[in-house]
Amino acid sequence: MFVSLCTQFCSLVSVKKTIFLYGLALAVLVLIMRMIEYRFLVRDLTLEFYIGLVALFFTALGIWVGLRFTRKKVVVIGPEFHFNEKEQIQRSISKRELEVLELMAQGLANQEIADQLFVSLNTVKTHSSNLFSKLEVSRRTQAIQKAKKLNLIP
Amino acid sequence: MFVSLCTQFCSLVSVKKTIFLYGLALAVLVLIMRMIEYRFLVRDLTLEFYIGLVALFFTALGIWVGLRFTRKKVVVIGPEFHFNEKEQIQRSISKRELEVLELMAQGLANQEIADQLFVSLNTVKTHSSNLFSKLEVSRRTQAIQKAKKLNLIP
DNA sequence: TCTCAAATCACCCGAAAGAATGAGAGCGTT
DNA sequence: AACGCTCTCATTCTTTCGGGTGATTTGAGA
Repeated sequence: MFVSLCTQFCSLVSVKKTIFLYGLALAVLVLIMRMIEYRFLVRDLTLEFYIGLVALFFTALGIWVGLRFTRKKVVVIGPEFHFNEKEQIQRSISKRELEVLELMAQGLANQEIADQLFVSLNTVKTHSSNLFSKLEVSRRTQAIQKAKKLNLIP
Repeated sequence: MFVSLCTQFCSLVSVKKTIFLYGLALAVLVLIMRMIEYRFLVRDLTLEFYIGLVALFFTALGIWVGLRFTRKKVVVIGPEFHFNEKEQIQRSISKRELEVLELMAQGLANQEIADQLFVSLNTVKTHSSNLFSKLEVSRRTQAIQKAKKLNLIP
């Protein structure tokens, strides 16, 4: 909350132009009002109309100014990960192979992957070997990079 | 941009109360203006004053409404990374070793690290070896985990 | 000047990774 | 039942990688 207020304050400081334009708009509007007032001589009957008009205009202006100060706060968090199932099917990569791939991407050794999946070390080696040929790579690091490129892992 | 607009629209739909209050405030203000107007009979001389007052009030209202719609957009991104220099000094970890550590955390192999730092593979090995003893670990994966824990790398 | 830490590199060895091959169990489809 | 696919495991062999030790050069500081 405090940080938010500080940010708004900083924005306020750096937008002298906006304040100037705001005052200018106010003056111009008043001028226009006066001109209209003298031209049609309907001052008494439509005072509420004038006031409503001014209110509407300056509400819109206020909303615009308010949005302007906070627009920069809309922050985009990194791109979301969408699994590329098409690529998985095209390369006929099985579920188990994907599991091995994910653990491999976490920097785990084959033995650790084997322990985590409750299978033999040789099984992990077989999976990774098949994975390498399906991804057309030869080493695990290349496999990880290519898998990330193909949106198979985050 | 499109998403932003949609969000604002959704917010608009869900704030009927705000719109109602807005209209109410407008009516009340007009009423007050009229009362003041009839009480002091100074309509002609201070029209600009009235208009300015209305403008100011509704600008403030507009800013408030604008802020209200965007306040929810302030998103907090994950915890920021603050490098733990104290830990680095205590363990007497050199700059070069830190560089190796960062690249190691990116999953790069020793040869790739060597290529990136324009040094020999053996040099990288020496650095990483010293790093391991300073971090009291024996393998690179452990080193990465511990370094993250000690805020030496993001 | 001497000292020490940092950075660099070479050599050696064991562990891990990867390739190639074979094979058996389970499961769904034809 | 026969077939195909996945998952599983084993064995052998080669290559790569990781880690340790020792050594040299350089620059900053006591």
